[in-house]
Amino acid sequence: MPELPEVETICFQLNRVLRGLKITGVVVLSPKSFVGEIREIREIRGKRVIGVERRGKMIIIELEGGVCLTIHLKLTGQLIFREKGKKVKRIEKGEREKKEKGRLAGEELPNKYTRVIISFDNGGKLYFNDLRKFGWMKIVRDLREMREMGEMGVEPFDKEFTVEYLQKIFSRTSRPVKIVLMDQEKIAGIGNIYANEALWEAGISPAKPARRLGYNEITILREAILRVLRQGIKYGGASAADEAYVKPNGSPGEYQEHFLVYQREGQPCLRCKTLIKRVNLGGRGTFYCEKCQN
DNA sequence: TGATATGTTATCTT
DNA sequence: CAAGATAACATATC
Repeated sequence: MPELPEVETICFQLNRVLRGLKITGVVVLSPKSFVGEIREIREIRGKRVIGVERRGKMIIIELEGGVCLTIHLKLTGQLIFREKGKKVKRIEKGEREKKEKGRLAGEELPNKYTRVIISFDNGGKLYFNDLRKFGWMKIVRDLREMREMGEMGVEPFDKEFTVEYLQKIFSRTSRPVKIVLMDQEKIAGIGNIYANEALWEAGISPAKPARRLGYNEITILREAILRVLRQGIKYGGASAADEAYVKPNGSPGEYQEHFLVYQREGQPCLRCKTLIKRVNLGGRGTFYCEKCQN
């Protein structure tokens, strides 16, 4: 489930390997994963990569002439870049396979979840893998025309992400604060992991109606959000249990080793030792400490 | 085998 | 009508 820190990590790595390369070919193995007509591929073939950027959880590969290849990984999407002729490490049965279970580090590509392959003029290939096919890739001539872009909320690292902004969006609803944090039309990029983490950090109950949060609580929550997102980026994102996320070089992130509450059900709270609870909020697994989150 | 998990969008309800 | 709730999507895992 790539969220802001995971997507940021992916963009950072893709920028290093793709910038300046020319697209030589695109192969769509799963039409569902490529939105639009296959013939639109000619709009990007032969174009060089200017850069790769992120908006919310969306990845934007900007090409010459202002054309963009936009990608949303949704739940199980991966973007893996392989240089030409790079030897593939075979996974031996046993330990290694167990350790990398569900991940693709060292695996041969394409595999059965590869949906689109993009080739570049240096012989490298970018593989878009997506087990559940919820993710998509599409060619966009003008980002402003993209509905998904227009509906996207404030970026947590932008200057508009102020206590006053949060106060404004919280005051209008009594939905649980966690649901509001994950609402992409309000704040872009926060998903289940970082919403859980930030609320624990801030000592606020995920179920608390948003409009009940006071100014001080909102200030603390805002700082907690920024802190956990920065931590996520610092550790290259979270490759939690049962998650597909890996970096473009195929290696997993490390933030899962620093989880404060996420997936810590039944384990002692890191602050007060009370056992962490798990409930279902808005259809999403929600982890919290009932003693120190109110 | 059937429930569960998961982000976003479509669709139904209030 | 709009906000909110819920179903749908795909498929591996338990």
